[in-house]
Formats: sequence, C-alpha cells, structure tokens
Amino acid sequence: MIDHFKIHATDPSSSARAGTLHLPHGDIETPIFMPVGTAGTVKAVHQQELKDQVGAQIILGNTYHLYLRPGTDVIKAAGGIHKFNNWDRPILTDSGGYQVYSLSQQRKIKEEGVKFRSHIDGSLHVFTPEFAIDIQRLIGADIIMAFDECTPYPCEEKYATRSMHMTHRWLDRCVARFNETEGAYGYDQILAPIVQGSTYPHLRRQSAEYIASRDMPINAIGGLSVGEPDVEMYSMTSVVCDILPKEKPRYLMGVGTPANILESISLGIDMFDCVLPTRNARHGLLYTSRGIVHIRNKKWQQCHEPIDPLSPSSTSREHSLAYLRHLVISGEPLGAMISSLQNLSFYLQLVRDARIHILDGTFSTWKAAILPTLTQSA
RNA sequence: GGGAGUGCGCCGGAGUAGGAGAGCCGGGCCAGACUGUAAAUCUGGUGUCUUUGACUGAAUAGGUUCGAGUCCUAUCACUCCCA
Repeated sequence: MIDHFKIHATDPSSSARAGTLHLPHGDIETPIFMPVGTAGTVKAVHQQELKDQVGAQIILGNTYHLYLRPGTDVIKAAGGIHKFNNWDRPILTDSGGYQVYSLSQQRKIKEEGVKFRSHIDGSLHVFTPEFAIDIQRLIGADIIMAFDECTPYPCEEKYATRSMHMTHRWLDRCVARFNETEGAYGYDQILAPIVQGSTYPHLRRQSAEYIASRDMPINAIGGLSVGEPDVEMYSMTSVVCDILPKEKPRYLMGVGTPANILESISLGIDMFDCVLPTRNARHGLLYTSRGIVHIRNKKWQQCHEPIDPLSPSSTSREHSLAYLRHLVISGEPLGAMISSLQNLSFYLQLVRDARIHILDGTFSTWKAAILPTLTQSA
C-alpha cells in the first residue's frame, strides 16, 4: 500500500500531531478543517475565495445530495466532481450515512440498505453499501466514506450494539465493492471506514478495533456531535484514538466548534469537517479573533471597526462590522458571503496555527491561552 | 367652502351588527439556537410596572348605557368627491 500519511511532529504534552496527507489532487497539511460543500458548493463561498482568502485545502461533497441532484450522469459527463465544480484540490464525499440520521423521518433501515424518500420530490431510492461506493466512484472524490448508520443521541445500548455490528457488516460490503472496482477518472480513491458505538465505551473500543483491523489508509469516527455533552464526545474520541493506529490519519466527522476542534486535536484527531462555520455565518454568528460576534445584535450598528483585523481574509479586514450588520439585517446575499468567508478563514487559520504550535512543541500552552477567546462573546 | 368615509399599539392587514382583548395574521425590530447541511433556517420576545400578578389602553374631550373599541355630540387628523 502507498504511504499516504507522514507525521512530522507530535506534541510532547498531548496526543496532537502534525502531518501531511498525500492525495491524488494534492497534499493536505494536518490537522485540517474541511469546509462542507454538500451540493457541490460551499454555500455562499466561491471556489476562488476558498483558495485565495480561506486557504481551504480540501472540501466535502455529499453522495446522497449529489446523487439526487444533479445526478451521477451529469457529474460523469462533466468528467467527475473536480471538473464539474472546478475545484482541482482534494475532495471528500460523505456516503449518505449522515442522512440516515438527519432524514430519519423519511427512511427505513434494513440489513440490505436504507430506503430513502427523496426530500426533493418524494421518490424512493435504496442506498446499499455497494451502491454508495458505486456512486462515490462516479462522483470521483479523493476520499470516499464507507456507508454507515450514524446513530442519534441518546441511543439505547441494545440498538447501538445492533447498529454498530450492521455498520461493520456494511463496511465489509463497501470494502469488497471498493476492491472490485476502480476510480472512474484515472486516479486512485481512498476508502475510509467509520467507527460507531454511540456513547458506550466498550462499543467504541470494539468498533475501533474492528475498523483498525480493516487496515485502511484513513480512519474516521462517526456518530458524535449529535447532541451529546462535549465531555462525552471527548471521552469517546479519546477511547477510540487509543486504539486506532497512530500512523494513520484520524478523521472526526461533523466536529465542531473551534474549542471542540482544539480539544480533539489534542486527543489525536487530524481531520475535521462541520457545517457550523458556514451555517452559523448565514445565521449571523461570526467567529473572530476577538471572540464570538452575533452580527445582528444592535451593539454592532455603529461599530465601524474591521470585521476581524487579524483575519487572513482581506474581505474581513476591509469591511466593517457595521456594514456587515447592515447587509445581514437587510437580507443581502453579500452578508452571507462575507460572513462565511470570515468563519471559514477563521477555522482554517485556527488549524494552521495549531499545526505551527505542534511543530514547535508549544501546542498545549498555546491552546490553553487561546481557548477563552474562542468561546466568549466579543 | 360643502359632502362622504376612515381613525387602537413600530408598520400593514383581518376582525368586531353594545358585553371577551394588552388580542389574531404578516412585516419590522430585539434576543437566542444551530456540530459527517431537507437550515440565507427555526424558536422566543416586542404598552407600563414592584411581572406566578397587576395597571393603563381603541385619535382627543364629553355623553347615552348595568356595560362603549362598537351608539351619539364636538374637536383634530387623514382619504375621496363636489365647488
């Protein structure tokens, strides 16, 4: 197997690591945050801005959503997702496993797979592990995810156990289909398995051991950040990280707040994705170097200071909080665009800073110093 | 100058053929929520106060009535018509 991941440094006082992940469309420096672009677009942010202002190295797409619209025929005819959305850096697609959780009212789970009723037109679609791989082959992301069941919180132990074993069986079917097919566009894809087990340590251990035994190049942790308290999330992450191989990247799916990310990095996580920076941006909550800003709040009406003077994004340095508030209150699309740029550039700067401090051995002290400003109001 | 009509809360609308209201719908405004995106969405608040409750309130001032946002008179404002 090709060596995809190289670790450059580990933090002396935590499990944090800094590394490089090699992918067909380029290298990724970890720890990394991956902006979510469900429907082939990071909402309200253009690809050029993702490169120039955010510094995004890899973005996400979603199998379920892209399959329903525009459909794999369109993406295939375009020459794959990278050509279709004109993003030539790495892409990761989620398998649809999260939709098993989020669209729980219109799906039925069986051993064979999941029957979804489309949220767009009500039509029925069956996602099996094999089908999820087939679609992801056609979409063409660098990293594709195993089809799993993301269980809700709270989740009864009996159900969590049954679900975890099914996810494991689904993983084997995903691996089998993955091994008997190949990338549709001339480059190799990576398949990542997902640890489940809800909030039960013994299940998490069992699942982590199973996933580790598959010996895949990237290992993911799913089923967290679904409403459980942070301490529980950290506890499960810690349990799993102790078992997953250290020499491979660990991807904590769906996490999280800036504080969640730093804490999880210290537990040994290398990759993150989350809708929070983009969704919160569209809903008027900004993460800035001075703390959290509810941009709709009246206190910003006459604040003509830069949105974030320390932002790597020129947009945030050149426009004022008062102007952004005006745009957001007026419902102007530019408000969502500038807000999303601010939040994503903040997240990417955060993980870049984390990497720098891991490399020079000061991660833990830096983390302790910066943590308060990540959670307090500006 | 004459006639007709309409007046409530930040705004617009609905409604009330003498008995319920700090009240309905929408907007605005003020807050809050959001974690592998059915989310540019959703929730709450929006007269005053000493807030599990009380008080004031239907243009303004009177009147009729057991009881008036509703009926009557005057005034004011706005709209329309005539001159």
